[in-house]
Amino acid sequence: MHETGTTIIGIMRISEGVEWAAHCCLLLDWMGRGDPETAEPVSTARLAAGYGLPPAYLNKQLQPLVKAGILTSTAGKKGGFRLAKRLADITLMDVLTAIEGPDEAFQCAEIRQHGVWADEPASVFRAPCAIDTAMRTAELEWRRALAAQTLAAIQANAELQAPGLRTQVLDWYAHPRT
Amino acid sequence: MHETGTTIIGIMRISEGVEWAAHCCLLLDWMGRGDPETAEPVSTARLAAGYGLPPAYLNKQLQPLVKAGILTSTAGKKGGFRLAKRLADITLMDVLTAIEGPDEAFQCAEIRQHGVWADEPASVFRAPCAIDTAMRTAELEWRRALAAQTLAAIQANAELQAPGLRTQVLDWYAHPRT
DNA sequence: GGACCTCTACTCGGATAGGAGATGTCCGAGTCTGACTGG
DNA sequence: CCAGTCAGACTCGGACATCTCCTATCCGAGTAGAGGTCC
Repeated sequence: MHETGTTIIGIMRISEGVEWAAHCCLLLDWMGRGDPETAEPVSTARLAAGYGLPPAYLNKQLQPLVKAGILTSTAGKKGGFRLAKRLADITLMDVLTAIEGPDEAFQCAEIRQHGVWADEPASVFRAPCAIDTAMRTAELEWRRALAAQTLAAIQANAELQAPGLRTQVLDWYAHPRT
Repeated sequence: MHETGTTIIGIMRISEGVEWAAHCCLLLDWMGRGDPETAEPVSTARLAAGYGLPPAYLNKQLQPLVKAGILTSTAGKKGGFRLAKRLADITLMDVLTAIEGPDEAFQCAEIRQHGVWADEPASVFRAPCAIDTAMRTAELEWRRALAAQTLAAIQANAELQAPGLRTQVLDWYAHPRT
């Protein structure tokens, strides 16, 4: 019995920046009392402190959200990030697309066009690769489900499961720091 | 107008090995005439030649499929890979799980437990993170759609779109090589 | 002629390099605040 | 007292390292078959 020392295989992973971004949006909404218009900017330092994250890297992760129109950034002494929309108008799909990019996870390399099939007439390849089609279909379901989840709904669930949390967090931020 | 030279953001990508594996399964079924029992092994060299892929790397990519029970490998002079099941019993989900691993794409790091919420009672975290829940829901839809697609169905679609292809490919493999 | 043995050619399997992308850090451009100065 | 000016400190934004993981290659263990040899 020779236990094979096979290394575990790598997994495709979503960047942790997605999780950070989503949490920050929820926190920004709390700190802005639900109204992006009257909300004051929150600096990366304060956001990062709230989750124990490296401030500079969090700043880097939030930048794509600004470009995507989810957040608004303000420079200067009292600058920081604000929500650009209401939570009800932001979906998980928006956040993921902003950070991971618009491309699909499965990229068909059209390997069928090399090797054996290289001599086939071009008309054969007008129809899309059947594997690619199936993958796209599944991925479309995934994106549809992501687009159906707004951050507002997620926040509602969170507050439902931990009712007093919002107030406590705001208190923590209000008091300078122990 | 100072065109910002921002680098494009990275995208989460599914390993190309998934595409290779799926194509090889379809090809193996063709070469085995649809019956895994009577099928003769096909070496990586022949499979790789069919798609213009690096043989050694393709071999490495197919190994997880053997461990997952999708393929069977035979060593020796007339060795190679055979299908371990019928295409109707293999789903895209099986292939993807075999290569990418069983873990989910979104890994919740529970960042809510650091920073502000560190002092919260542990009972608060019994309920799963709302963001994680939403992500899991969406990913479940994706996996469900993948599991609904059998390789047999995909092969049927491919043959429907290019009726004569199967015979031509088998001919290409039958004749030594020009 | 037939059975056995050896030898070779060929296979997969895993260990080993190389490269791209994600992770993490740092410094500069810009700007808002606040105090200072002059009227 | 008030408006204008200026210095300062703090912000984001992007350029610069580090590190993990995917990509790619190579060599060894093992096997099936062919051929030779002996009975």
